[in-house]
Amino acid sequence: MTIKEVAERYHISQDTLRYYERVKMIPEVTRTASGIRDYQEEDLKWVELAICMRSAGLPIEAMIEYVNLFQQGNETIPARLELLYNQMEILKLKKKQINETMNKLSYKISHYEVALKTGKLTWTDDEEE
Amino acid sequence: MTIKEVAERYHISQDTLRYYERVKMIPEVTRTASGIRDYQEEDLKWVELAICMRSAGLPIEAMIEYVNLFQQGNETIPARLELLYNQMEILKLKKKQINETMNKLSYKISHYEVALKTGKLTWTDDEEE
DNA sequence: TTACTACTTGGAGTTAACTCTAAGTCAATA
DNA sequence: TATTGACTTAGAGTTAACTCCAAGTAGTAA
Repeated sequence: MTIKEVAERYHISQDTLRYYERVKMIPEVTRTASGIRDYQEEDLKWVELAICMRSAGLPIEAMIEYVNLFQQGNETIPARLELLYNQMEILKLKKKQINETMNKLSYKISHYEVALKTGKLTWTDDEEE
Repeated sequence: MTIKEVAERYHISQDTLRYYERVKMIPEVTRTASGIRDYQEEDLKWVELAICMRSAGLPIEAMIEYVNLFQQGNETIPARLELLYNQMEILKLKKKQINETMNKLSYKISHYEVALKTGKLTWTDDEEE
């Protein structure tokens, strides 16, 4: 699979794909005899994981570390687990913060909706805007 | 309340507080006669909202637009509602992506945990790493 | 064989969100 | 009165994550 096809498939730019490889966020991609990238199933798995991590807002640095550990073999499994636990914690926190913000925005939305119907703003004393 | 106290209270730098004001992410903060910031309850509400939005990963630009609409008065309530709905949608999507990533990481974690116990990796054919 | 297109690399440029620096003001203490 | 420390501003610098560019090569169509 060419870089163009991969880029289209995952809605990501070719530049970004090359960038991910360059910074070692994914292992080196399989090449043709003349040095052109020819993504195999395994390469695609790494691309998917990278995109998945990034879409959740996890830093590239974490993914680089994970790939690095992976390439050192099975003795690094405990370290990889540790890394995965850490990222899970970060995601839990992110979710919590998103929920809090959603609650805050919902509150504002409901007040504005009432305001639109009644023509009056109805904030309580401790939450004027 | 001085900028120092506000910074300590919200675990945010004084520089960031000044920056938020400079880019108009919050309205101009109340000042003393000699021009020093003296945060009032209402100023703090805006700071809280700004921090809340940012902690959920929403762009500063959205907050700037919201403050801008607010300062134009009640006729902008429909526009503010629209903006809030948009940000809610963005947050829903973020949550979805986080959930997907958490599922993917959980899957890896469980496999690694089994591997640690049994000494063998147990990926199925379609998910080698 | 010439032209065209898609690929390659190294390196420079961009954007968002801070973060820091320098030079200056002001209130309070030694 | 001198100095200390917290504040002020404008503007420069930093970081993460891309994104673009220039110069070169490889494979295919006319």
